Amino acid sequence: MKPTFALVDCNNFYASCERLFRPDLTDTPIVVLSNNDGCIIARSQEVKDLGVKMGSPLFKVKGEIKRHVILVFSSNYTLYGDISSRVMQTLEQFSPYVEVYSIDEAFLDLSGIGALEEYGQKIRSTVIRHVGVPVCVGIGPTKTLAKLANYAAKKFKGTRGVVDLTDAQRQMKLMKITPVGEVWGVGRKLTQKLESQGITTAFKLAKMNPHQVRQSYSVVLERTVCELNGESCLELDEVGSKRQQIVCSRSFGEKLTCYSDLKEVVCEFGARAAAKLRGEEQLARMVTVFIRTSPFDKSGPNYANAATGSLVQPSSDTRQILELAVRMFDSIWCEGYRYAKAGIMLGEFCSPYDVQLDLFADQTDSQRNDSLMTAVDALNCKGQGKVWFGGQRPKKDWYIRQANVSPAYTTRWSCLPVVK
DNA sequence: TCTGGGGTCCTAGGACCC
DNA sequence: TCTGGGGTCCTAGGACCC
Repeated sequence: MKPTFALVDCNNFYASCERLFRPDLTDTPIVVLSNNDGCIIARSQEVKDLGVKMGSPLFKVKGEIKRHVILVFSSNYTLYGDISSRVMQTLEQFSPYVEVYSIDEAFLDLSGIGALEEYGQKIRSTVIRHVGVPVCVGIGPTKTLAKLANYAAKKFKGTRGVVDLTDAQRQMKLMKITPVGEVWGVGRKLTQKLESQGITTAFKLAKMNPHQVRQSYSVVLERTVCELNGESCLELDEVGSKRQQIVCSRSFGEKLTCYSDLKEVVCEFGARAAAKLRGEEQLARMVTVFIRTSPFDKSGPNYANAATGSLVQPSSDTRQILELAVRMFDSIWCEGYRYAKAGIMLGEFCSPYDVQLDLFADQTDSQRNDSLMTAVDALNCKGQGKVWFGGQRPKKDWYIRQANVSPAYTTRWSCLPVVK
């Protein structure tokens, strides 16, 4: 049986989340900012129509914000995460196979289902009724075509938010009017290169010879070409597939210059990363620490460095990870810079069930360590910062700017909206 | 004054081996 | 005069995604 994929994507997701408990903002233009209130990472439709670009640094668009009376929100990931899981839960009733692709979109396997457009409309109306977030649905024989269908569903109002692209004629019709840069997997660099070769639309890309594409570009683009022609190369990746890397990093609200400050921040990130790792039920072998000044900071010299180390035994024990992280940090720390960002990466994962045990280690010790970590996680499960390790600095006095953050409406009792 | 964070995959080139 | 060839593994960096 030929596969059928749907891509369900929330419209202006973060902005829609902010509106969910503020019905008074239905027609107000709003933007949501990145961590530290740095860049614009989400815009409501009105703001998109005004031409405010995604990713613009806030200070560069201050004028437009003021002129058009755009309401500004700091990001509230607690809220977005909770709304996201409600959307995903709702989607599960429409397909036995759901791949949560990002916080605001999911692929569904709709193979064998008829009357697809109607089905798509049913998905839309159900999500808006159950969660209150508007979504668009794109349907196609490959993931890339489902993505393309979703693009059309968002762009053309006449589609009422659902496009079924299983028909080859419709595929061609749409691809002829779609700029090549809108194709999933074609980014800025590739767009430039393709356009310089005269490949300006999705249709022209689809008509290229896959073998030549592989030679002049890459196997990735070759796959894209095949997918545009209805040949499914990318499978549905179901929930449960493990991550290969965990990163925890932040820019600081204020530059840090002192060794102990930065070390505490690195430990804080390390502890958070280790907790995430335990949540995944994995062990890590590799730990990388990086620190850097701001590339935009012209007031002094720039410095960026990273160091990677390996644990003797794969572990998810915060203490072992922090011990190595501090060693890595010490090896790259340099006095005299104004640091803007730091982070930690964990990698080379393995399952706790197939670790090679240390011949000389006392196994009762490792069991006790596991219990300790489980206890710490349980104590910290409702938000961070109840229990922490020496070296961490959980009080956040390295300060992240968050001037306009909305309440945690759905995850904190004290923030529950009240109906009068 | 002020420029996000977290992922994946592929490739080229060097080291090393026989 | 004349200096192999082929394979694997690892890493850094680039491109992409949201």
